[in-house]
Amino acid sequence: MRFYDTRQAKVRDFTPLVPGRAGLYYCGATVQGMPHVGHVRSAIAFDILTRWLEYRGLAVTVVRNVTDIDDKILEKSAASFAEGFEPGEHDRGREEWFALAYRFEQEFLRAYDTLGVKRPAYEPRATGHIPEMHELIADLVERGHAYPALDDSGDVYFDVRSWDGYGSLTRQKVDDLQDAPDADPRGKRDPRDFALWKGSKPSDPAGASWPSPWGRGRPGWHLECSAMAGKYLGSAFDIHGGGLDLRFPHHENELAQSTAAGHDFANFWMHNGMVTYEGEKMSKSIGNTISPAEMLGLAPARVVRYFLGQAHYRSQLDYKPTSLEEAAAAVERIDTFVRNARALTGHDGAATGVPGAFGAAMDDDLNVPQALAVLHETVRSGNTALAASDAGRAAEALGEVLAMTAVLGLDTVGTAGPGGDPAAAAALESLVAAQLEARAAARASRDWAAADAIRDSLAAAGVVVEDSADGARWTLEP
RNA sequence: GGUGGGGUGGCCGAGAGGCGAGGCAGCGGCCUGCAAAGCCGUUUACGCGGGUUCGAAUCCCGUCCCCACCUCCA
Repeated sequence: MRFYDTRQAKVRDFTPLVPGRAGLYYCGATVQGMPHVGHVRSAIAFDILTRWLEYRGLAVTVVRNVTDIDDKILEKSAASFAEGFEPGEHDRGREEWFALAYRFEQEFLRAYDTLGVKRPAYEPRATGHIPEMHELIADLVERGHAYPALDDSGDVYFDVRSWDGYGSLTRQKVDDLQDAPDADPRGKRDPRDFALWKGSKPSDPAGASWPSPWGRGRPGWHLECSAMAGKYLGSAFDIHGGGLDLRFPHHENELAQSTAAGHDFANFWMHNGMVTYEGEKMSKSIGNTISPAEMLGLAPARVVRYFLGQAHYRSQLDYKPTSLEEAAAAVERIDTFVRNARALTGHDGAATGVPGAFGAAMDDDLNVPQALAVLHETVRSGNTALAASDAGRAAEALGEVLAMTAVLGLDTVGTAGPGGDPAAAAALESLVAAQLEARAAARASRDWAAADAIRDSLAAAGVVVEDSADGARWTLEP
């Protein structure tokens, strides 16, 4: 397998640090609001990576953080207590910061689950790892790479100029960075120094601070990932992932902290591309956003999953109003084959193995678009076998298709089915079967009007009938 | 100003020196009682200008344009 490593800016061979195992850490969300498609795209990209590593026989430990404390969470909570606050669809009045964070954390989990993102081995929360952060800060102070703020804010900063490797992830020099006009020195030695620990302010809620050797306060954003990745995956681990926009400063800072504290940290850095809306980055200020919930209102979960996973993970993924319809057509083509192959072969089939070309595409930096081409080619040849009533070849293609859809995560994602009630499903099955028998009889006596009337009445009820050489098939209209 | 990634047929989207990936849409055909599904076909697509080469979307030079990050961001 070869993956693109942001740090070395090239595709290189992936060799697990420990044979047979892989540790993957990828950045989850700051749970300060509802998930948006970007979060979900990222999760799907790393879910596909996980599934592929597992398919190749590795035992993968996935850790995805939950940032449950930060400025915005505190601000939103504070605002909810303010005079004249108006609750919205996703905003509640008088909501404590921890309640707000937890509520949105669950919304994220729901979105991930709906779209078939496998749950990580663990999802550590920042607030649960304060002692680990303190240890890391103490190491950095001791090694001369961190210092308490020169004013009495209680902040502790990472000393960017003390670490030669600073900027190595994104190949930038400290002096070339654009000056942030709003940079508030706040007792920093250099404006680029970033907070490892933030001294608590009088305005902060009492519960939002913890004691530390440097005074009461709360974690800086970047520190948690270093602390938690280290705790669960070790001083050195295989892959660190996240969105492209996290490269700088977030991941650059993580890398600096961890390596300056003496850890090897991630062997590979992988970043997924942004989601755009008709060419522009989705952003709340422009108003060109579409939420996962909205997408799920427009198409079944597997169609949304297909859309968000179909492009190469490093490419920008552009959403436009027709995107989901196109994805739906492609998914329908795959599903129709699976359905028809099951009908002809008389059994559900089981995932066998992926075709060699599919594996080669995935091994090459997860080339999903090319892998999808193999999937569709397999579907086509399977359809040809179906048309020839060649059950053997159809079963073979079915096994491959199921293996490929499992890797892409399309296997477990919900489809619109007859519903959860088995008794109702059985009743429907038998009613439709009776209608199809009557129609078959009408067709046998060449009474096309009667046959079409039955088909029309079923269609009106949402039951789509298709004739084939092996008899009529029916499905519920999605 | 710095760093990284791009410009491919009506649309999406791979490829990276030599048989036009794949999907979607359209058109034509086959199959079908009709339909649906499916199958087959659909004849210079590679931002622009030069160059290297027997041969370039792929390499080189120049040029134009787009996006992301440098501030919280998946």
